[in-house]
Amino acid sequence: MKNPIAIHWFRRDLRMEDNHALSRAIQSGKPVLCIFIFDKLILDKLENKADRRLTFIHSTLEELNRQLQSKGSSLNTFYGEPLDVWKEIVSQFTVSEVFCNRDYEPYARERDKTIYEFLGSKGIAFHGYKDHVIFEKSEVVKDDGLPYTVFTPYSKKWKSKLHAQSFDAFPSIPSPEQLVPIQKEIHSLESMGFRLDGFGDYPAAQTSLSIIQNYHTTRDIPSIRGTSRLSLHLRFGTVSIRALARIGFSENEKWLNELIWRDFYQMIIYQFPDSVHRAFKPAYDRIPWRNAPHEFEAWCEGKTGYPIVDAGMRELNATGFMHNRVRMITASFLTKHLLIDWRLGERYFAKQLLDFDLASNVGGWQWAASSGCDAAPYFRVFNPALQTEKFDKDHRYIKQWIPEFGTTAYVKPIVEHTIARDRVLKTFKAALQQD
DNA sequence: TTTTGAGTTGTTCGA
DNA sequence: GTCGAACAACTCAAA
Repeated sequence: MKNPIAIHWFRRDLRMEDNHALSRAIQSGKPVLCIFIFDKLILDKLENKADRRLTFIHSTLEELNRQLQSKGSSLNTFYGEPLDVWKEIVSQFTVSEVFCNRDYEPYARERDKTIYEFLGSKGIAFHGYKDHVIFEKSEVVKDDGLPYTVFTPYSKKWKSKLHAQSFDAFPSIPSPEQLVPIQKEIHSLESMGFRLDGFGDYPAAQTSLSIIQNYHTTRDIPSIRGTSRLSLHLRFGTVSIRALARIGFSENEKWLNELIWRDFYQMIIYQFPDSVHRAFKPAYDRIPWRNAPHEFEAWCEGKTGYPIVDAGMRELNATGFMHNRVRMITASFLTKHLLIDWRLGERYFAKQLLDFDLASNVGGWQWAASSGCDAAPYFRVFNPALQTEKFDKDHRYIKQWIPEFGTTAYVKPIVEHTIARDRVLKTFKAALQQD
């Protein structure tokens, strides 16, 4: 019988440095095998065969594989349903322990429970660690032990709990003798029915200090690079949240707050998994959404006739990214001006956003629809013209994405602002007044 | 248990 | 142009 090994299962922690579970796997003293599973259940749902996120994951895995190959090992990739893959793995290897970092999304928790039970039935330990957030689950709760649903007191408690050790990096670059000596190539996209997305230009996994330092003054202007563009890397764990929190703590509290919002929504999705599908405030599920298909289509394509909205949607469609200020404007427009269910907008963003993160996306959409925790009051309806005046006065952003802006070729507004505003206020008021 | 102050990102109206 | 109030009460968190 071969020596038992430990396995590190990469999921949304695609980096070697400062990786909590990987560090623990190395500390186990057993030879470590690094694996990644292309989850068929997830891939089968992707409509685009040249998916940008899958391309990003794939290129990141190739880099991880190069790093491991330089040490005489490799990243072992698998393709299939996770439980089937794990059955295959334990038949191939003598495994004594499996290490991974926790994922708080409902699907991931269900998956991990299944794997935990399967591995347990084989006498294999399955260890989960906190890596994706600074504080998780019930680490930041009210004095009565219940979870917060309001951000500001949550953030105060979060900050009061902060210790230097929260930022400490986990030593986790393995040496060759700590790895299982197997050399393999990773699965090709083609072998799974996909192909490379041609775009290939991803924001770097680092940002400039000056962007973080000036964040509070420039973050709302979509035509300039005032945000850190790290969301993609936080999504897939190609940067360490601890490293970023350390920078935020020392450089800019406003920017640190954004990381706390991320922890907050990760906590909310863990504590209230139903909020993925249902309004956090139940009364808001009584709203009679209009859901006009041709209006939804116009919004998706950036053809509403409201330049700031259309510019945002076109940026999203072209690049897989949208500036945060414009995410709020487009979300407000869909839910309030067009009275289209926030879930439809949430699903469209989920499909298009390179940095898509379920917890933050649902949180943001419910905030815009006024149905979420700590959401904007329902009578707060963004006025696209005023938002443009405030944040894109010279139309630099709009012109960047709408070449026909200002010409007769540009579409007429899909709905008149004052009429839409009155309509949504009446509709929400009536729905929320019911008993 | 009761009370009190507060609550990401806004808009409109009228003085 | 500028400013404060209204928008709608309600729920949350903490004392």
